Amino acid sequence: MGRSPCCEKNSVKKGPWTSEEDMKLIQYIQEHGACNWRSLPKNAGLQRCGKSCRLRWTNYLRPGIKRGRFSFEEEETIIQLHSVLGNKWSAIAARLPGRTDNEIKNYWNTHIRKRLLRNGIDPVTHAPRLDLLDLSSLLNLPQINLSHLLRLQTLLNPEALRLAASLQENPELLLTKLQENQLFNAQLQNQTPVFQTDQFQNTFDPQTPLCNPSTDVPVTTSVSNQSHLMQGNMGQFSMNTESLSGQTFQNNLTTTFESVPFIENFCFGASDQKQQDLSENISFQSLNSGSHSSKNFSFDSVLSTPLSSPTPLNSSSTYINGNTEDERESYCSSLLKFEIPESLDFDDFM
DNA sequence: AAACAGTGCAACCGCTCTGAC
DNA sequence: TGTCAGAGCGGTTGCACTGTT
Repeated sequence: MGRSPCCEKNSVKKGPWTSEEDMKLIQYIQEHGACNWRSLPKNAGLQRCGKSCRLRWTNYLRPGIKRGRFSFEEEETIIQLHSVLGNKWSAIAARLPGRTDNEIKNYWNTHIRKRLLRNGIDPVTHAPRLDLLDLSSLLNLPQINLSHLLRLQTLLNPEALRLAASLQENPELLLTKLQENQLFNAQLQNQTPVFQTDQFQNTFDPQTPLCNPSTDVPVTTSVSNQSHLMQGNMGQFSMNTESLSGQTFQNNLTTTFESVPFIENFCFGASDQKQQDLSENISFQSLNSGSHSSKNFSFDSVLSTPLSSPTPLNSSSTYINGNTEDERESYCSSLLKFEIPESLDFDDFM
């Protein structure tokens, strides 16, 4: 014996609620309270399903419901709580006064989820995902658009941006330089294999996307390796922060990709010790990094989630409190913002 | 200006879980 | 222990709005 339906399907009205229906529901609940949803529609004179009445009340008519855009604080809270609670929308909503689980769920699916994906962060695990990072859009730019770069620079290593620009303008020259750099590095490290010209062309063809988001299959070997590095248990890794003149393109991309975990940490807050560690390691991204330096640190500490070390909500509230979509999109990584000189010359480093 | 595609959001559906009886 | 109502969730739909062609 199954459960009796909550209402007569053929006698209930569906679709958007009218103001008249809203008034009837509000008036009834104010007089009798929000109880016995099954009998409420009939008693209130509504041709609605009890469940529909309950949802309408809890999601839109209930006093204290906050409408309008989500603030940055709310958005950050949602991301933090989601990293801990998962899709427990009601639990998340309980910590966001005036917001409903349905509203948060919709906002997550339509805004936050897409934004995390664009920033190369898995919305399920909140871990950086190289295969989600849309680097192909950068390398496929028909021409270098500075405003585009200024937006992307919050996420990417400026040195890689300059490389991408040069790759667009003069792939042949870049190839030559990279081969020179490869030889230079091989001499320095006495262990780096020299790659073949055709191999490199295949790998960094500006018309070839670095990763295929639809299949999660990285196109290039080097990116694939980094993808494995970025996902899961990464353990120790070495970061080579040589200046551009003595650095292979692959190393530069490595530096770029490995900067992504910092975003996660800044997004979700970091302990004082982690912040210190980060501040030590973030200097490698300086545009003027001219010295040869190498740092080792653990990805585990960088990627640890609030699960094991709860951090106060809104702990990283130093983002710019703007209102535009672009500002929202970049706020996570705004702490990684680097200045691009107005007189930036992409040919400088060549 | 019109057609079309993309996007955001309110609302719904079907199902599961939980607690009261 | 079984039934029922409420609550919660993931997924989906339909419509209005906006941007693009």
